[in-house]
Amino acid sequence: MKYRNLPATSPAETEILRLVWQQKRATVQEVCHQLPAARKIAYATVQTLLRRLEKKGYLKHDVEGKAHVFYPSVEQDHVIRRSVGDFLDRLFGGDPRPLMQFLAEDGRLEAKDLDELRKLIDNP
Amino acid sequence: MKYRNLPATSPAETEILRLVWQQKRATVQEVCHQLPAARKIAYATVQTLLRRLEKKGYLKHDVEGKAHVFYPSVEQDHVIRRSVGDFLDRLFGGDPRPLMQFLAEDGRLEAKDLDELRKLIDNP
DNA sequence: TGACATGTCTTACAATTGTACGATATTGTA
DNA sequence: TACAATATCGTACAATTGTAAGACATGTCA
Repeated sequence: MKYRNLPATSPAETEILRLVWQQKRATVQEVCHQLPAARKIAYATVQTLLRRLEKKGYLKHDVEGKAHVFYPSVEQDHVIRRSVGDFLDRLFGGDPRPLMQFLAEDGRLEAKDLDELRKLIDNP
Repeated sequence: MKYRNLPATSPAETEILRLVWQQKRATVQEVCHQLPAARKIAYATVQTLLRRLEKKGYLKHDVEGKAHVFYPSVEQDHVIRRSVGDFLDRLFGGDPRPLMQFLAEDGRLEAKDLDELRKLIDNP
């Protein structure tokens, strides 16, 4: 896939897009339910975000009954690659090492995660 | 340090802030010079970004001759922690593992970087 | 078949962001 | 001391973002 000219997703959009990935396909309702309780945000707002994501080319939707069911039209991996790349550029001038280091030292990762990671690294 | 109420930095601001860190202290000029050649952006724009960063509380400045010399007023680590946390929340629902995995598999990291990382993981 | 519940669409709007011009101030130097 | 070079400041402005209310449509069930 080429995915030319995809405008970047805003933070709020990214947050919503992730929830659609998570559920493969989702209505506005379903996305709303998936939001963490702490995240107070109106139904209409989620709707707007989904619409904008579709306009930007990240989602499509089918009509089912009266609801719209949204689903990704761009590979998740592509979006991640781009987002991470962008983030890395801004915060670390593109160098992934400080980010790795930060994650490794931060304590956010459990011991077993580090084991997993070790395997990942050791593999070809 | 507490750093209460620090408004988040925008992407462009983050990019500039990083360059100030890199140089410890820097004038508008110096930041401009530090920008990658590909990044065309007017002196005045950099100035605005620095001004906004100061207003938000991330920078302070001394006056030296006629120039303002900007320097960080918030620990780099704090900013990184916050930015990474934010990014992780949006793109991965807060789970650092997929990001780690992405970085490890992505090929952006060289073999020797992975060695470093291994040491990092193995250490207490 | 009519009302209710549930959806979507249109529209809005303030805040933030990215970008930069032009006016004005400062300073070292001829 | 007047000029050229260099700075900053105030201001601007369009685009994007985050947020949502209200109008209108539609499927469902009594």
